[in-house]
Amino acid sequence: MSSSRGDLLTVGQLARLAGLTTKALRHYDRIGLFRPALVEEESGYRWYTTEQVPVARLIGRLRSIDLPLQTIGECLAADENAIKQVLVAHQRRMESRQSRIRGQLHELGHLINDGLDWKMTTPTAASAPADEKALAISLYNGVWEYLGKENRTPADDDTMVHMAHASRYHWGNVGAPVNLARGEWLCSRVYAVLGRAESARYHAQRELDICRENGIGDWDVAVAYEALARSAAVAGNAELARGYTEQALLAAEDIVDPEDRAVVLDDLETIPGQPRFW
Amino acid sequence: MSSSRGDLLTVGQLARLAGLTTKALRHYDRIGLFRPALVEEESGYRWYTTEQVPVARLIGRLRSIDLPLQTIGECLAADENAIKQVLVAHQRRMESRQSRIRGQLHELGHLINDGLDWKMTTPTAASAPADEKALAISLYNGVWEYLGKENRTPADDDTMVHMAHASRYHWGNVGAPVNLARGEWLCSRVYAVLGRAESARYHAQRELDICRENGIGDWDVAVAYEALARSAAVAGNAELARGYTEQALLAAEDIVDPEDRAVVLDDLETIPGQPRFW
DNA sequence: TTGCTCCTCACGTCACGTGAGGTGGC
DNA sequence: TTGCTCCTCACGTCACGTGAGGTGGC
Repeated sequence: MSSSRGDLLTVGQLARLAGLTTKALRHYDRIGLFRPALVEEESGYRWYTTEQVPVARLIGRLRSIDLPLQTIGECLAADENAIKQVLVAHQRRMESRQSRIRGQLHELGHLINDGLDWKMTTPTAASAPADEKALAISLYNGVWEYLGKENRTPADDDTMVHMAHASRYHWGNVGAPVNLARGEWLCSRVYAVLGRAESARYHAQRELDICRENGIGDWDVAVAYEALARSAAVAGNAELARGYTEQALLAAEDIVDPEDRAVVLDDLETIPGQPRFW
Repeated sequence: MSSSRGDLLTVGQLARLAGLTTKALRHYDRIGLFRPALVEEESGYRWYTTEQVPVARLIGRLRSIDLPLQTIGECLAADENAIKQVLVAHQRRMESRQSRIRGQLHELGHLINDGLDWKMTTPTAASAPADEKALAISLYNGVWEYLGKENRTPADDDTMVHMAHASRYHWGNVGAPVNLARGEWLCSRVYAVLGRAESARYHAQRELDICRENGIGDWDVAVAYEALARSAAVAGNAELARGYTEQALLAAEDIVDPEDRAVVLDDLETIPGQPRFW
């Protein structure tokens, strides 16, 4: 009698149709994200309509890209445009996550190759550096930690910008030209991530200039073009971005160390918009 | 009187020196991962020796690559070789994670471009496909989900292999040559991830052959070389891998759609060992 | 009777972070 | 007295998964 209800579906049936688990569906009910059309008073059985199937599927699809349930709830009640904004914001989160994992895999590569020497000097951003060079390095790494952070507040963004400049500043006191170039590169990257195209372009160009003036080649020139391409992409100039990317690829061919080369090629793929959306 | 203890350090002091938080250090104490050298009976104050600083730093460094505390505990008590194994295993986990995020970002790109059409037919792996073509697609996507899974059991690995072949089989019934080629490619990728170089090579070659026989070019030829490169890398033949990678890069230049091209270049960078470790 | 689905708690996961509420020495 | 550090609970996080214990119809 309660086992069949016309064209209503039980949790299990909906779960199968939508590619979800019954546990998940009950959870969505509990938190009020997605409720059955009808709940049987006596038994507590949940009954869903067939029109609810696509909604359940949509939820599953959004979960498969790791969109939080909270956010999914907002999407279900929003219009096209608001949803797009949510998705773009989520994309940024996922890009941070990717950037973080990328860095971790590099670290892992080093650890596996070199073994973990018990007396590493690698300072974490929080620790007090012994001298100015260590400070510059520590700040440099600190910026990368911010870049890999998922929910940066505006204050975080500010800190990150200033930290990048601080690193470049201290390299200015104790570093070789190549360090200055990389400091500029870091600044450019930070501005690109924050969508400040003009500053990104400026520091990318500075990096390239420093390389030229000091006969620096190889890796640094390649990433200078990468930074230029990125800034162009951020500015919305796809054509220019494409051109710089080509130059970056060309320059990358001169990189001797295959590991370094891989880093650059890898990085080129993270330029937003350009390959994926235009 | 209890505020200073010769060269012993308080939690706060150690935290600063090691780049950790006091909360974390207390947590490590609680779970028995890393205990203070001395705990004051009356006040409960924790006191650490200076020799404990590098250990705390090591823990911080391993946490920064997301190694679980459980595993870190095992590392602290293990020798060089065992640690290396642990790190390599972790590397695999991180690569799965990376692969998963990569896929999610692609999905996101689609969702943002196309909007989320309310009546999507995209079936999740678990849902029942309507016809054999849908089945082949569903299996294909299912394999990618397995590839993005972090803790695959041996049974998972088996399922993944068979699923890849099943996808290829069903494409054999309902697909065009290009689908067969991609089915072969998927099989090759699965074998490569599982370290079965010879099978990976076999299916990569099959893919290339199918492309040649049917005048298929563009994307599929590029990824065929990518698969060959990957299988060579898995086999430990760095030189061969390098050669195939070059061919893949060359072939990638012919790919018209920049998005597709980006996918291939992106994928080339995930070939293990080759760029990062040799 | 066995199997299958459905139900509701309650607890676990992972690595801490966040207070609340209180102490002790400068 | 104010500030700073230290302490111990207890609870929250995120999206469910995992039982335990029980029901109801074929």
